[in-house]
Amino acid sequence: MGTKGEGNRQRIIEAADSLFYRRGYNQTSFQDISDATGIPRGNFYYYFKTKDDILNAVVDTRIADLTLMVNSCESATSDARERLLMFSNMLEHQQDDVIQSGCPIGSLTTELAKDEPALHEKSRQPFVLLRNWIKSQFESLGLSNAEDLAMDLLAKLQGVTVMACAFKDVEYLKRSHHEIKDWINKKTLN
Amino acid sequence: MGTKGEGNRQRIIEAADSLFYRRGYNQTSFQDISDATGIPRGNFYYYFKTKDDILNAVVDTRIADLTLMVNSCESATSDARERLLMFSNMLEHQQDDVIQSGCPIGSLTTELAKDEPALHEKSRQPFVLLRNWIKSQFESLGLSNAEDLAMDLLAKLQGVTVMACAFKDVEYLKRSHHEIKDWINKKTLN
DNA sequence: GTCTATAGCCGGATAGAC
DNA sequence: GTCTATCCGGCTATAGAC
Repeated sequence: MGTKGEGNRQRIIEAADSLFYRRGYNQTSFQDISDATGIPRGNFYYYFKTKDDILNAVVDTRIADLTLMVNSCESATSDARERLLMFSNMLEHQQDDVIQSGCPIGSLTTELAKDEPALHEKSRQPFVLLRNWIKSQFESLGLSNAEDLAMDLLAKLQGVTVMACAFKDVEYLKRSHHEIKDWINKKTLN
Repeated sequence: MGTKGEGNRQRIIEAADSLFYRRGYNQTSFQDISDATGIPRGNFYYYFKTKDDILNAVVDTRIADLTLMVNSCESATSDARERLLMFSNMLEHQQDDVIQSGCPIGSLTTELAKDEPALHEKSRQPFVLLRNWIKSQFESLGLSNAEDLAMDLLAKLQGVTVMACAFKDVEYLKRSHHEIKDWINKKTLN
């Protein structure tokens, strides 16, 4: 229950979050996290039972961050169309990281699809959150096929991310993000 | 130059191809390939200098297979629209593998984007082949933005693959493939 | 060409001093 | 709570017998 321990726990999660994104889950070792934080390897087991537990904590904080992100869209405007455009704009700010490492959610889910089912299911949770939020935005605009549209939007974002990262093409990424916003407008206007 | 050795070399490549797809490159060990082929681990170094060399050979055979695939589309019809639809149909036949392990090209490229640049560049080559072939199909139909359309088609395919694998949803995958064929028709008719 | 044995390193996880 | 030392196993790669 000490405050000191919780601070270290948070630092481990933040370093693991970044490394899982930039290097992948399986390619990140305890030594890597130790180097990034200055916390000795053996100490990790005071905060987490296994490496899988670190992944669970990382995904939980990603979900918390995404919740803050969509809540800030909710606070900004009552127009669901503007919320979706605002959400897309937020993603555009991560374009340099996307070119280098892909989508944090998509690449982790793709990696862990080849691993144990429990890890894969955990990695899918951020997608579930986003699908439900986007769905509720389309619903509030009176669109009947809101869930299909939510999957379409996520698929568009994932598709351009995979190709932009594969070809290391930031201009393609920018152009495609504009087309996605055009698509949002087309689906939600009138 | 013996014929026996070349047979073993081919068996190693085929087993590695399947394992790199189902488990990932970094998660596939020489022991895994040995178990799958019955060829002892130490023997691999007679055929390949390093594990990276096996990856290079695997990607080369994937490129050869894709070349056969697009050539069979070229042979079947002189209508580029029909060729693109035929290509999409061929991808649909791999839907069960896609749900389990994603796209062989996309998931490998996403994984190796977080690895050494040389491996990532090699893994991108199948995408280059497909982009150029799709581009030439759109060009032969007189479309001026053929390269953009080729990237759009590949992005659509990658996007639905990532989401279908993430959610393990084969019905979504089928529906989305039909929508992609509708899009091809929309872009290429009249 | 084929196979065994093993080097040398690094991984996750543990024990126990402080 | 913090840190060191270490176990045990798996990894790529090599050496060398046959």
